[in-house]
Amino acid sequence: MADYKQTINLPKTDFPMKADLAQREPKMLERWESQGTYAQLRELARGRPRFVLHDGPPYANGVIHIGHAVNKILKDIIVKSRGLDGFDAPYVPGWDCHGLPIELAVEKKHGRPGGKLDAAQFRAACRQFAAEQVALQRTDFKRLGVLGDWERPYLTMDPQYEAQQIRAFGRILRNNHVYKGAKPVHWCIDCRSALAEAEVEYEEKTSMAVDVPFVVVDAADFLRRLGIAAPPAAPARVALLIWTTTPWTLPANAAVALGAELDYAVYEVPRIAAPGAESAAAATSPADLDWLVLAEGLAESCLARYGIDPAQARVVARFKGETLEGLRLQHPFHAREVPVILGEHVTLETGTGAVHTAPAHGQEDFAVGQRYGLPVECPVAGDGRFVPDTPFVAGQKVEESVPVIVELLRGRDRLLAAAKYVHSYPHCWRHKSPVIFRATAQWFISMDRQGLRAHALRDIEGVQWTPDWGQQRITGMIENRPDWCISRQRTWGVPIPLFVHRTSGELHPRSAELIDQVAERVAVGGIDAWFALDPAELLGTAADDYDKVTDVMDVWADSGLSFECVGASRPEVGQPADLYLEGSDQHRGWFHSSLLMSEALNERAPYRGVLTHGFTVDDKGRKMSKSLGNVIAPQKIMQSLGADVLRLWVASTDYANEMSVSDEILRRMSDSYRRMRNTFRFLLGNLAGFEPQRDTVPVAQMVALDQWALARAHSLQDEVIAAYRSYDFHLIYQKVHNFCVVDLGGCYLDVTKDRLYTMAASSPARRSAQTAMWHIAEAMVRWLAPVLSFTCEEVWDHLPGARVQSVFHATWHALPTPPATSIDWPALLGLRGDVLRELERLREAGRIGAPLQASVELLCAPEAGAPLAALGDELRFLLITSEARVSPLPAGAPVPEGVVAAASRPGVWIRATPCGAPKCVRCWHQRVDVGRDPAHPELCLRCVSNVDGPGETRQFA
RNA sequence: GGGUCUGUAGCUCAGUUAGUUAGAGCGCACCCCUGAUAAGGGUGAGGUCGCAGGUGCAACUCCUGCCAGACCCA
Repeated sequence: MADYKQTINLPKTDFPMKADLAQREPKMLERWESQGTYAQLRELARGRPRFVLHDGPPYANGVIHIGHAVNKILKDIIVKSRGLDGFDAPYVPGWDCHGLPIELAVEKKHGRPGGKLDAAQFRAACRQFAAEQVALQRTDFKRLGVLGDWERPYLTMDPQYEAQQIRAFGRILRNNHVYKGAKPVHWCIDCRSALAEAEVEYEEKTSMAVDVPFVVVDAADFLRRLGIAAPPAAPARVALLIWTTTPWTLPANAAVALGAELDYAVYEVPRIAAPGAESAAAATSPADLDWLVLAEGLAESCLARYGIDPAQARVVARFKGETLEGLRLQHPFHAREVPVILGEHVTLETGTGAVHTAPAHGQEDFAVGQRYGLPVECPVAGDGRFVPDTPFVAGQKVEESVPVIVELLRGRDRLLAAAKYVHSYPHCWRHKSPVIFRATAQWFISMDRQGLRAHALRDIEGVQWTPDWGQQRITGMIENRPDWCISRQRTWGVPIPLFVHRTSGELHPRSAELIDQVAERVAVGGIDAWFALDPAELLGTAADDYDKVTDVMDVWADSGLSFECVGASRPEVGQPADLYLEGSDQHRGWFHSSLLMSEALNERAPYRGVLTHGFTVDDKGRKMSKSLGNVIAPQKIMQSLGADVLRLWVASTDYANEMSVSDEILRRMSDSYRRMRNTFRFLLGNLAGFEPQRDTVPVAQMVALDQWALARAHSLQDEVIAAYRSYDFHLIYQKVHNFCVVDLGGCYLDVTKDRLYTMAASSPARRSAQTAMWHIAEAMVRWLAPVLSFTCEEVWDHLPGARVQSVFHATWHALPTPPATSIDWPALLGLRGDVLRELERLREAGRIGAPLQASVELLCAPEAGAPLAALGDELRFLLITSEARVSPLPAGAPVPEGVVAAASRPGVWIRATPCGAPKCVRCWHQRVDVGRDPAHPELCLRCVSNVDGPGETRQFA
């Protein structure tokens, strides 16, 4: 047998089938780094329209988890695709470096500031810790394949950033958004300091619970509101009852809260003496009766507590809580009146249904107090003692004051019950001592005094929210949020650089100007420049009259000002940004704080678009948690399947909802990855020996099927580009994968093998196929580069022809547009499917194996066969059968036995049979002309021509 | 408890303004090839569209309730 195999052009490529991503990807990273791929891209893109994705800074603490990976990969996909789309799309990553979690981590190692380390040393330790965390996270982010300015990220602890943040604060102050207020915080008496929520733990505590009547000041008003007539003789007292476990907060009482929709009643009961006091005489006259207001649902248990038989109680009236809003009550021992207010926090779980409200001593009390404009006066100092001018309890510690207050109430006949009560209560996690809520001076950004809320709501509408419900979400939050308390009593943060007059409490008149001077110092020395500052340096002799504020800013102010602080030193990050992209929790976080800051500074939104992604959950839709054991670490994926598979998962998942990951899902992605990789490999293999400069066939001269493939690629490219622009990455995955599987693998590549393998290497029809494949590979490598970055860069290296250094330096491939065709490809491909089904029946019957063992006859009614006839003798190549004949079936003629109607096209019947002709050893077609040429007894005439003659010609397939 | 969302085959996703028997790919099963070979091709089986009501001639598509899940609040 002659060695005809030598004359076959089989695929040949160095592009390996086995991806080996865990090994190969790190090498690619080194290359990107050593070649300066990102920096070169910036050079290349200079002058193009800019697209700024402004990075939301992750918090510099802890190893990255899969949520970080999703976020960075989505950003990278967008930045890369915008680059391919012809934009200058820089990516400057950032980190959020100040704040409590870092302080706590440092405390664990070094103790609290003021202990082994003084505050300045403590801050230095925080700075170092944050830097270490940044370095750690950066390594993992880079490993994901994210292209960006990793050598020059922005850090919120950069002195330049800190200084710019202070300048921005100064402008916000100038714009009159800032005011000094008070707000209750968790306060540890032993620490003499505010505690964050994370520093509080809940433990059992025994408190003294008291029931205290608040007597109605104007009984006539009370009766009128309830619509009841005055009783013949007035009761001794008409009172709302409150129940509290913190009697020491009663001096700060400012209101009594009812539930607007809750049911209350007035109970007429015998006069109740304070427990332990001299027992009153039995009720004999109206003056010996009390009218007590209680929630109906709690009345029974309350009356029992007061030692009253419910049978003795008479309901005088029933009403909803809202009826009494605004009613005046007498404070139990202070000479002041307090109002009845309504609050959503009032429940029927315990107590009386009427809630003692001290805005200085509770967060809910404070919140409801803000709505009613109640004063926030805190009589308790930082040492836990009442301030000197507090009546009755001045100088006492709050715990000491409890028995004093109980006796005070008893003595004034304002006590219905007093009993020990065990409940869960916040404690300092260090001292294990009970904390108190205590209002302290705080700095606020007002939502309304300069229209901040209104401006934000106005500009939200002009932002493009993806998905669109993001707009609803942030709107609701902005509408309802209270003023922003930006001060924190903390060590590791950007200072609020203000001087407050010691006696008047007023800000220094030159505050704005002083802030700029502080900023100059911070730009050089970091935030320590403020803490180390001697006020006299700025204030001169007036320094003695002023206190230097030691609060630092809420970290949401740090990151919320990133558009300003980064933009100041990085001209490539202009504002407003084109896009912010974070998890959906950031509607409350960064999107929110950035919007407010930008409005406070510039009265505009900091972004033109906001994209949010869901959180990662497992395959059952449950959140990832250590206890469920369903956590998937990105590092583990990268070390096994590879970053590109992780990236493919991110791209394939609809990020608008929760994103499910599991081992099975990743296995599926790995399968898809291999399919696309092998498609590339096969294309590359068939491009061996193809030099685009020399061998490209003009599109008009290409074989019709190749034109069809190009047309398919063309329309797909349009869809891919559109999907990148609308951030619909999962559609790109679906479409490109389908293209690889259906159009290429299931049809085009299978059909063209015959031409590529058996025709002369440089024959026009073979070059035509190579031209199409080259264009497809050039286009597809760009479609997928934003997703399969490592793999596509690898493909880039193996593609023939001159090219720029990196696929990321390219823009979309200019695919040639095939001329209009008269060939009805949809009809042909439909019939091809019908034929394939018939071949399968032959195969199942054991009559054929490979399709080339079959012969097909297509019987066509008049006009039905036109699409088939168009290919002439080349139809067999499209069907990959050894023979394909189109026979006319005259109108009205009976359909012969043994043929099957084509499902896709009426008027066509298929007869598929084993082909009896001898097999050509070279092309494997079974042809009657095998052996006609005595020089080549094993070959069909087509092969003879291809091997030893001018070669066959192809027009269609 | 409140706000914003989600729920279509084992998996990932399509399903246009409600309009014939709900689609695709993967996976799976079976078959074939051995000139993409730790590849490739073909055929096929899988869904009461979360559940229950309601409005339409007609509902995966609209309304209500419920269940499950996610994020943010309380």
